[in-house]
This record gives sequence, structure tokens and C-alpha cells, in this order.
Amino acid sequence: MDPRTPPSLSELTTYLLSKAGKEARSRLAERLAEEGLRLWHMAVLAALADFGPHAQRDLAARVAIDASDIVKVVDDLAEAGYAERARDSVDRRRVNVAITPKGRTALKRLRLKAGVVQDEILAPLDGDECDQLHALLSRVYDGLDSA
Amino acid sequence: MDPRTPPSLSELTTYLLSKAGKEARSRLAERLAEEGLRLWHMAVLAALADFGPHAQRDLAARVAIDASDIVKVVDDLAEAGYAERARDSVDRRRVNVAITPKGRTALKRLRLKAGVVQDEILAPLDGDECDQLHALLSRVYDGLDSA
DNA sequence: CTTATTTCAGTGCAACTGATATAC
DNA sequence: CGTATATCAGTTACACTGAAATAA
Repeated sequence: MDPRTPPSLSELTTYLLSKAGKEARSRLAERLAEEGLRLWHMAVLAALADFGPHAQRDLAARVAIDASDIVKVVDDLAEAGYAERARDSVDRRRVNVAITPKGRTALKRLRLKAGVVQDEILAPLDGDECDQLHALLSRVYDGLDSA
Repeated sequence: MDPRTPPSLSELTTYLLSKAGKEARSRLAERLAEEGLRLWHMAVLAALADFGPHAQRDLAARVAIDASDIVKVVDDLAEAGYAERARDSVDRRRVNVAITPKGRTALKRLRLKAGVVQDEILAPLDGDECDQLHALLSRVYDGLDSA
């Protein structure tokens, strides 16, 4: 039997969005697994690299993960030597998390992997079209919280 | 703390793709839950409406779900009166599944819901831009199996 | 005897909920 | 006291694996 997608689905932009997004995520997850990492590890490292140290709670908000789930992610990063925890000296409830030099090096590798996956996924498009897609998706992404 | 997304992530088209897709999926799932249905139920109904009756195994391939997971989906659709099972008379291993008139009516409702969600998600874009996005994503989607 | 289809039982991962301990 | 943070335990949903039952 031919495996063509039902037109009622493929005519939905949101269906294509969902499928392409899922595929991108799963391919990147595969690559990250080579290093024993998951997607959340990369997201957290990126947040720490881009915005500096965070309290764990703020880290969770930044990458939109549940506060109860970030504990294990930071555990793993600390164990790998990619991040450091330190009790906040003024508010001793808080645990500040910072990226280490080793973490920055790892993040560079992860970004390379992400670039490779992106090139695979966007292979059907030329450079201009990739830019167009990125611009359109940026606006869609920015509009997500409001509605 | 401001919850801005780390630029290292938002500059990745695949990140935007993944996030927008996930949001679209979860919003539609919410709407379908109002009818006691899930996303797979809609996908299967769409496949049956677009391509006619399928053996269960072919249905699974069509919507890219695992053969062992489609059993419950068809169970639910049959129980709701949206689909009918019938043993194939020539190959009695096969169970042929067909959509019922009631199923078609239900699918129309589901499509309306999907349209509403899509309008929400794509709200930042005008009509032409929606068309552009759909055209770009179609080509990305079509390229997914090859690489 | 091998293969195909359906079905069920179990595993692993991700996202969320609820409860607790500690500190403000 | 009430609130905030971090942590842990348990729940649900989802995708996949393995195996059994039936039929080709």
C-alpha cells in the first residue's frame, strides 16, 4: 500500500509543522544521545551560555521546563562537569547554576550537531527559502504566548 | 526574570519548528479531548475518509503509528460508532476498517476545530504569508523520508 | 516450517501533580 | 504565620519492543 499522507491532514499547515518539528527533535535527540545528553541538557546549556548564571527556578522558566524536572537535568550537567551549582549567599533557598568552560566546549559540539540536523531537514530549500521560513516561524513563535 | 528564549536556540529554525509544532499539537489535542478523542483518532478518520477502507496494518503505515498501538485507536472509533471492523473474507488474518457516516460527520467537526487552532497559531501571518509557509513546509515534509 | 496480521503485555521516556524540607 | 525554592515520589500519556494467537 502506498503510504501517502491523507490530504485532509497535509493541507493543514499545523500538521506539517507538527510532523516536521517532531522529526527535527527526534533526529537531534539521536545525535545528542551519542554524548549521553538529551534535548533539555542542550537547552539549559544554551540558556546559561546566553544569559549567564540562573537560579534553578529561573532556568526552568527560561527553557519552559517544569521546575520539578530541571533538578535531574542540572544533576546530569553537574556530574558531566558542564555546569556548577552554588548556594546563593544572600537567599540561601536559591541554587545558582553556571556553565563551566568544559560546558561551553560541549555546547559548541552540540550546536554543530544541531546544524547538521537542520541542514538535513531543510535540504529541500535553498538559502533564501531557509531565511524566509525562519522569518515566518519567528513571528509565529513570538505570537504563541499571547494567544 | 524575563523569560526570553536563548538566542542560540531561537536562531535554529528547527527549534522554532519543534516548538510551534508542539504547541499546535497540544492545542488541537485539547480541543479533541472535548469529544473524548485524541490526535490519532482524527488522523485515522482522515485516512479512512480520504483513501477508503484499510487493513489495520495499512492504516498504521498510512498514519505512521506503530501497528501495536493502532488496535486501541480502532477500538475506540468502533465503540463510538465512527468506524467498523470486518474480517477480510479472502485473507482472514486481515481486519478491514471503514469509516461510518457518523464518523464522517464527526470528522467534519474535528476539521473545524483544527481550523480554529490553525488560525490561532498562524494569527501573526497574513493570507499570503500563510500560503508561503504552507508551501515551504510541504517541501520540507516531502523531503523527510528521503534523508 | 516460515511468514504475515492482529493483539496484548511490558519497558522507557517525557510532562505533569502533589507533597515535603528548608529558608525567606 | 504565609510564601518561595528546591527536591522527591507518583501519575499519565506516548512510542516502542517482544511475544502470543491465528491464518496464509
